[in-house]
Amino acid sequence: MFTETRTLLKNNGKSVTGVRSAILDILRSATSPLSPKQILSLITLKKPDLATIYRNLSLMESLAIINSVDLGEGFKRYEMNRPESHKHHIICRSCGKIEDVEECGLQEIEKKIFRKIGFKIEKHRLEFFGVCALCRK
Amino acid sequence: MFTETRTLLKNNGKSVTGVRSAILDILRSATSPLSPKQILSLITLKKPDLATIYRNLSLMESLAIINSVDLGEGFKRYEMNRPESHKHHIICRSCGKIEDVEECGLQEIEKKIFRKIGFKIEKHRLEFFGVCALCRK
DNA sequence: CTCCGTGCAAAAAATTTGCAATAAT
DNA sequence: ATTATTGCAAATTTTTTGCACGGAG
Repeated sequence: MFTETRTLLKNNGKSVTGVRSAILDILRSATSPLSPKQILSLITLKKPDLATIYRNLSLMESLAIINSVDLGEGFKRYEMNRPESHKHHIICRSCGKIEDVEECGLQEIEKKIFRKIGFKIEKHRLEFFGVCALCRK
Repeated sequence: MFTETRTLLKNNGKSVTGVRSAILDILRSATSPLSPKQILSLITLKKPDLATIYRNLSLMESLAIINSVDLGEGFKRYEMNRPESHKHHIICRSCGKIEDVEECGLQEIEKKIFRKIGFKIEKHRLEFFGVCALCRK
């Protein structure tokens, strides 16, 4: 289990350290994207330095193991990159709740962009902002 | 001309000051979203304080006169809010060039989200990342 | 005269970096 | 042994805040 991320690290000459495992364990079990600080606070035994968290988040994002998410809060959040379940987020501006959106018909547009201007899209970011059902009442 | 933004400010008890006009003039003529620093550097006569720029950008974003754009650079950019020409951006990870995408078929998805979970979408953010035609060669 | 907007300085928050000590292969 | 990783401290960068002055209505 989880050999995928292990090999992803190894293949790039990176080792599977305690800090990296801890971060990945936390992100794997998270139900919404987490900030570096949140991740740190969830590491209970042998707390690493925040700088180490940042370094590893950058590294693992560049290896496409994780993704960064920007919800316009002034900091970044991170989540596992799961190509098999591509998704986006909806944020309630009233209560801050974050929900997932499983679909996005953006592949069509990306193809169109490529045909039109030759821009090869590698990834996209999409977030929805609004008011959730509960807060609307 | 431009009475729209004037009235938008006035209607909310805000005045059309020199700094606000300067920011809006710059954003209106910009071809891509600008950072607070860039905006400041483009104001030539009587440079305001950066803090004033920040305060006014926040204000005008909250009044939906302008929009913030996050291209994952560690800071925000701003552009005019033009509901009549809804658009998004493509950023080349090689040369940093920013191009516009005029369309996004997201209204369908937004309706679907509303029907499904009652989340009323007010706006969305969408950015594409990839490599432009020139850099691909 | 009162309130809003601004400049200035300082603070706060997020992120990055240098370097020496440590751990991994 | 050699190279990668971490902790720690400090620096950098972005953004926010407090307060007093100045100007518009």
